[in-house]
Amino acid sequence: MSWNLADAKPIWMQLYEQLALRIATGFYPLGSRMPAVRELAGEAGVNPNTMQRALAQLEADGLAVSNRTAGRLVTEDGDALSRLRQRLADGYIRAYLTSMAALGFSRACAVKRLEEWEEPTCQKT
Amino acid sequence: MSWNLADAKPIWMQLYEQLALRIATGFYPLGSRMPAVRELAGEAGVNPNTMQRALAQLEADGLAVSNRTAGRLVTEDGDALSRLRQRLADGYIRAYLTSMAALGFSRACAVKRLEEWEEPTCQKT
Amino acid sequence: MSWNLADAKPIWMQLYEQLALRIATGFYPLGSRMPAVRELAGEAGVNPNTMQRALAQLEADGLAVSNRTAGRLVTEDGDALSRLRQRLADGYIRAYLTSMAALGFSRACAVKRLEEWEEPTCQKT
Amino acid sequence: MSWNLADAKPIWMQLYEQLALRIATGFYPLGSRMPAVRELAGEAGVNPNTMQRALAQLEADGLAVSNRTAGRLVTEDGDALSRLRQRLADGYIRAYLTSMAALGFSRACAVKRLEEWEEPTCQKT
DNA sequence: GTGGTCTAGACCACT
DNA sequence: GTGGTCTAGACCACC
Repeated sequence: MSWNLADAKPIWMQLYEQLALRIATGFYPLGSRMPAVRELAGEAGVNPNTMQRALAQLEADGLAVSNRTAGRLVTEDGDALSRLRQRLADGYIRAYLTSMAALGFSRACAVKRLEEWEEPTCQKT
Repeated sequence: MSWNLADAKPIWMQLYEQLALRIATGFYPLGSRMPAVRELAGEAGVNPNTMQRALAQLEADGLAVSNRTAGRLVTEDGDALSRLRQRLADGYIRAYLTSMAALGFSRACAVKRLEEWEEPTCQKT
Repeated sequence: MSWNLADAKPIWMQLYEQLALRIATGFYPLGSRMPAVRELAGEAGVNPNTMQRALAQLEADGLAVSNRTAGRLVTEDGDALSRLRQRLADGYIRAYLTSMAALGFSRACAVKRLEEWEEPTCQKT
Repeated sequence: MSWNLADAKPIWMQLYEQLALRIATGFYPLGSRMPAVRELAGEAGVNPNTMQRALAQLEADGLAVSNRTAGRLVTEDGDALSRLRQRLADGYIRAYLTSMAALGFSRACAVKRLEEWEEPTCQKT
């Protein structure tokens, strides 16, 4: 067993995930114009090059296209969006099952606890 | 919407979570003797004071007790263990539901996808 | 008709093509260790970051894999090599046909001239 | 093996090739009047002197003649045109064979692949 | 102002 | 010494 301290994920990859999430959730709607690189970088407090690295990955995955001079647009490909959402959901599911398995819960048990789980009411901390 | 870049969680808290997980999973069995502070700190590559802070939190939660002479022992209280496992499982469940909700999946849908999910077979890269 | 003066291809892409060609021709054999980033950059007379950009693309295309600390290896995947050679050959074929078409030669004529072409013997300039 | 980065071809030579191609393809018909130097230079975005150098080479090759009074005319010599087309075609053929040879394809194989090549249909990106 | 590229130089983890 | 990341700052082409 090892000590997973820091995330160790490169910043550009974290930015990429955030951007992908924003597309997946419709915060940046399909076909809409994304903010300028320098603006995004300013918001996130990182160097423009780092943000550009994230956006390049976004483009490599077909989630955005850049018009050299007219800014960058979110893809209009609905299938790409579907695949993205599928990918993210899969990741969440695996993370949940893995964490529960580490606690010794079988998959069936993990499902059962999820079904029976009730939003705690006014619970502190 | 904000940019959650690095976790920014204090290191001692991350260490505390790791230690709690080790107890919850039985890596450190109930009533067993835990490694010395300096040893743990050495493993994790952190300052002994930082590890001490994590262990103090562990004691505050009733998950460990320190005998000045006999080192530090994992609690023998089975209920505390149960509560810990419950707390962790709850956290995982909430994280899962929150993430799926952000993607627009209702709770019922989140449960359904979890049930129907199949481990991908022979996936490359 | 426009003036295609400079190639305008980014340097990193030209480097990528050169590296791919070296792999395709066996100059860097399958599974062999590639020179260090800084060494390649020095040879090519470019900034190490630029060479790294090219190598990252090489890796994204599955033509090389990097062992974080132990250097970078050419892929051992023979299929990837085949696909690369196919891609390059296709490019050459298209370039040839396009050029000949610009001169008014039909495809059949382009093939015919290629078949009948004889290496000039001792021709000057 | 060396790094052929930028073409490094002098600009005037690139301009010369473009002009020759325009004559070879009939874009500037035999015997027709060519645009003025300044106009051509303006189109290409280069210094008139540079364009002049290209045109001088064109004249040296007998592809154009300049009348002090009547501007510059494309040659009326059909043979010169034939030779030009032959030279260009030869260059394309050699380039193709050389490239294929570098990939390890024999000349016979290069011809065969060209014959069997099919325009990819409905290719995306 | 936009995206993109390139350089120079630093830092990190790993071995 | 290795690959990788990050920053800071500059330049270019396009509109």
